Amino acid sequence: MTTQPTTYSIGELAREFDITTRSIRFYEDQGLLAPQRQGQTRLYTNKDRVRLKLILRGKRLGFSLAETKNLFDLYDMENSSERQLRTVLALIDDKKLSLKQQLEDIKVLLVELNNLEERCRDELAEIEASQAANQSLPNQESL
Amino acid sequence: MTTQPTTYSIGELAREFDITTRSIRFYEDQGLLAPQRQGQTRLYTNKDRVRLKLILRGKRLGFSLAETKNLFDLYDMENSSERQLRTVLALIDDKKLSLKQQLEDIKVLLVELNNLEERCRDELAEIEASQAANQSLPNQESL
DNA sequence: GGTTACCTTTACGTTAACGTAAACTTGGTT
DNA sequence: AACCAAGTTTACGTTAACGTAAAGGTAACC
Repeated sequence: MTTQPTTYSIGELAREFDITTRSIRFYEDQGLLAPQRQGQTRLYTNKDRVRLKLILRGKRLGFSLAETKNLFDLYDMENSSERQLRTVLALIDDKKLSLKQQLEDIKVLLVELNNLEERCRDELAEIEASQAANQSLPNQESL
Repeated sequence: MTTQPTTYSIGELAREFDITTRSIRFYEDQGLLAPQRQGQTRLYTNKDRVRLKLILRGKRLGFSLAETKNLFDLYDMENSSERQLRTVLALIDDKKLSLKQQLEDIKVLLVELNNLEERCRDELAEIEASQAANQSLPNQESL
């Protein structure tokens, strides 16, 4: 059982996720990451790596960094008063609603893309059919 | 059967979709809309309205305006050579892949949010339980 | 000891998607 | 005639999310 490395350099993470080191430092700047330091150099743990993965997932879903940070903060919250808990629950409900909307949007778009694809395939088939016809009826004013 | 209006003003659409007229004009500027004119004034048909709706759906999904325009161009394409059709099919496949990724992302996030919600509810229940306990055991060094 | 490969901070530049303000026209209303 | 609401163009401002360049530190390798 090969143990996975416990720490990563910024370059390793950048390569793994195909982003620039600049981006990773920027995420830190915005409070989304907080790696330890080895002197000056940043050292990323597995936890940091997971966070980065989550940031990128957020981006794929059209989240702003601020939104993702919000979700992180929700998740990290331990010290929670009743009032805080209630706001968190409300926020969660909001997110869930908009995510369900996104689910619907995506399903609809997928259907539409499938239709479009079919139309394209039909057109292609027509073109190829007419080409085949041209081959069986050769030299008919072709240049 | 009340017929829906055949044309809309820019203000009507802005109100309906809760965006600014500035945005609508900007979308036109970027080639996503092309309303007719009544003199200077823009006149939007039902088709235009649908387009606007699609633009907003795209935004919800994290699409850039350029991407949405791309999809529009795909859809509008009539005069299609074989080569064009093949590129379109490739693009469609790309989109479908990333949409399926988004679907997965969203499902996972929804599960995580549900977990978080449950944790919150549990904490809330604890708090309320302890409050109830405090009420049945009154004045115990409360200010 | 010089080069190479990464790492660092600082800071100015860039693109997308509008916001905002100015200055003007047009159609209806009092 | 005066006025208001809604439309128009033109143009500069703004924010997010990085890109890019400058100037420098450190560790390994030839």
